Amino acid sequence: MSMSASLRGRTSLARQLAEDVRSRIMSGEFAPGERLPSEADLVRRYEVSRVTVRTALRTLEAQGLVDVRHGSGSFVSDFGGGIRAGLQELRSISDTIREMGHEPRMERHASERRPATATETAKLGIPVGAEVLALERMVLADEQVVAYSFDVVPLDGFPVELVHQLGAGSLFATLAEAGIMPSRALAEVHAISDETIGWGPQKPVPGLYVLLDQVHFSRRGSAVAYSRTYFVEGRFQFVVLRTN
Amino acid sequence: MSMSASLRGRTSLARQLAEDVRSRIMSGEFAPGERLPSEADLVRRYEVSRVTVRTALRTLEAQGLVDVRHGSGSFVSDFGGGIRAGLQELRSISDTIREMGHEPRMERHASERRPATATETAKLGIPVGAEVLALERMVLADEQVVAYSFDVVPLDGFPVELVHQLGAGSLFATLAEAGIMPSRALAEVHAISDETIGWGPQKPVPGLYVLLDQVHFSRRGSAVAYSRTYFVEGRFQFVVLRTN
DNA sequence: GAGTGGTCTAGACCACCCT
DNA sequence: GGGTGGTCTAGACCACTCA
Repeated sequence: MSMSASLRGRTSLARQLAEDVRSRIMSGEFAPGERLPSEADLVRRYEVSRVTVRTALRTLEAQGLVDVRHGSGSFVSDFGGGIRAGLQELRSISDTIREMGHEPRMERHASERRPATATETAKLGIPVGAEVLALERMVLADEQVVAYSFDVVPLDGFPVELVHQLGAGSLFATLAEAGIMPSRALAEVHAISDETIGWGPQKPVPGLYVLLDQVHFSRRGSAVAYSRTYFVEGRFQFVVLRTN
Repeated sequence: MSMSASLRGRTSLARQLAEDVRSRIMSGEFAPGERLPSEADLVRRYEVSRVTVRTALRTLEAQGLVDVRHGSGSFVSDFGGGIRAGLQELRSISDTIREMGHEPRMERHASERRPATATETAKLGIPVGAEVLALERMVLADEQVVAYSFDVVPLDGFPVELVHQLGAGSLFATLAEAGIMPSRALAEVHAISDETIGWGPQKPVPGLYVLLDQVHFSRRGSAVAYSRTYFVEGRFQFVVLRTN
């Protein structure tokens, strides 16, 4: 397909196409409300099959970026310039922030090796007392706090030389390096009001958060991490396409 | 395809297949943890293409019923069976409550015909000043408040004889009767702390809610309702399967 | 009626898991 | 190596929207 070489790799054509269209939307090449090229056009332009085009459009639709209308075309959704993430799409927070045109940064606040708690053994399906690495991190976009994250990674079988790197940057990136890329996560969504969560000069007042309480699984079905991420209400926009 | 005639109709083959497999899972024909027939098997059994089979499997996976593993097969999820309100699954609140084994009840608090506000015209894509029916309702499960819902339905083209019925029971049911069954909704998820939301003797203190701010669309892509539903934190469990 | 998205097919090749 | 899912193609027909 005729897009920049940097996009090539082992990511699927559909994903590459979605990324490309998304970046064009972000850059303003396709403005909100505007109609995107038809599926047939996209087939010709990118030299892919229509199935691939449709897969990409469905991804963008699930992210709330485009609105596909039968018989009319696909239109760029009008959304507030905030960070908009499709809830059902699993990706690193860093990547999501970067894709929305902001600069992500992770700041590690605490890091501790300790036995897993009862909750953690249950969520992760590991033996009682198994060793885990517990992290407390702050997530920033353009130096503004967008979330506080509390992550727990089982250390059994985890490469020793990579342990210190956990939480230094993107957790996903380190997990991927260790060969256990999360491919699925089961998340619970909660509203939390708690002044004791968070830290730093930008600590939000009042402490109102959308909590994603989630267990990450590898492709083989084993739990690789348990995360509680508190997203500062209003700074991160979660959208879900619900269908029946 | 070779399934019961009652399933035939205007629903897609993929949906019929998904429904069929789901009912077999529910009936216990396929037990949790068990492997489903391979995609190739399903292609032969149901006499459909592999794309159709895969579409159906992806639907079941998104509902958390099936776990598809590359190279191994598709397995019936064993974390299922419990109480789960899949966020990406669009259904009426009443049905969801009933499926969770509780008795739903809707109590209409207010109902007003009025011109749409600026926000509503934008969300619903209707002309400025178009008439809408605005509802304020309380959602109960076993007589306990689980949510407060603020719904707006455009009245242009809506059957006059059904207007009074809107909000009396399930909104979905009335919309379906009017021939405009919501098939998709784009929802934003927020955490809200607001003491002024809600009413009645059970009004929660403090007022902490998970807000689903959503626009419902018909199959044809026209907006049929705009809802802001405030779910009392802790009483309704939202789960999302996230994949990449 | 022309153009758009919605669905479906048959076939191909690749990546992964297991034994 | 054999079976399984992951991705992709080219082509077909249908349903819907809009001028």
